Amino acid sequence: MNELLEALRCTYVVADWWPAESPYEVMVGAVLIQRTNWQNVAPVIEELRCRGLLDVDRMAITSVNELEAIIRRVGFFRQKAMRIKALAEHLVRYHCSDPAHLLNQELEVARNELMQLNGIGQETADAILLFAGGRPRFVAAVYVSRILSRTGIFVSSDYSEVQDFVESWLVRDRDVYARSYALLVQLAKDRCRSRPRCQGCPVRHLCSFSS
DNA sequence: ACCCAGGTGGCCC
DNA sequence: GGGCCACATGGG
Repeated sequence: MNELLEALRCTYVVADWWPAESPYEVMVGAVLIQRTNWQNVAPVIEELRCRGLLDVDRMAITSVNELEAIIRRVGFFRQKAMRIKALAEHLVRYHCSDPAHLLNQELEVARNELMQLNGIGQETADAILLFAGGRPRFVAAVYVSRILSRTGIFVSSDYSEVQDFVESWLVRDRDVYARSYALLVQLAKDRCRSRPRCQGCPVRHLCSFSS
């Protein structure tokens, strides 16, 4: 595992994995990105920004219909419109419209609260905690478990198990978590998409990708 | 005409 | 408690 991370560190420089100007922007993006790609999400985020909707109070009083129209191109727009609105309403109601007020609570408390919200499961909750809150929670995305299982480093399809495993190998630090996550996902994407790169794969000797 | 993309929730057995 | 399925759009 250390060998894998070491090799990755030497190969990739992942700057700005989650580009955003505010924690709230990360939270909204975390819901919008589900089952889609950043290419679809980025312009939608910009549109929300132009309309002044990357603001908790504004978002909370915007109609679902209007939100649906704006975010349509991210897919799942009806659910996601409801969800980002409900998220905003929750922040207004219980956290003085301040994401930090939610995110800075004790880690498990904040995580459980996030997961109570519709559309926020384990992975999204952890992504929000890490990238919006700067809290030490490793995001055990499918890409990560895929890399670990295909390298034979750790085989499990259970989210918490994979998360615990990776966290046990890393210094409990938000930047370490964020960086390692970005590196692993980047590797997974490279390998899935452009086969030729496999020859120059930094962890070639660790990998046995046959598919 | 497929398949994938930085998931979640609900229903079924 | 694991295994499907809907959710919807854009790009290869």
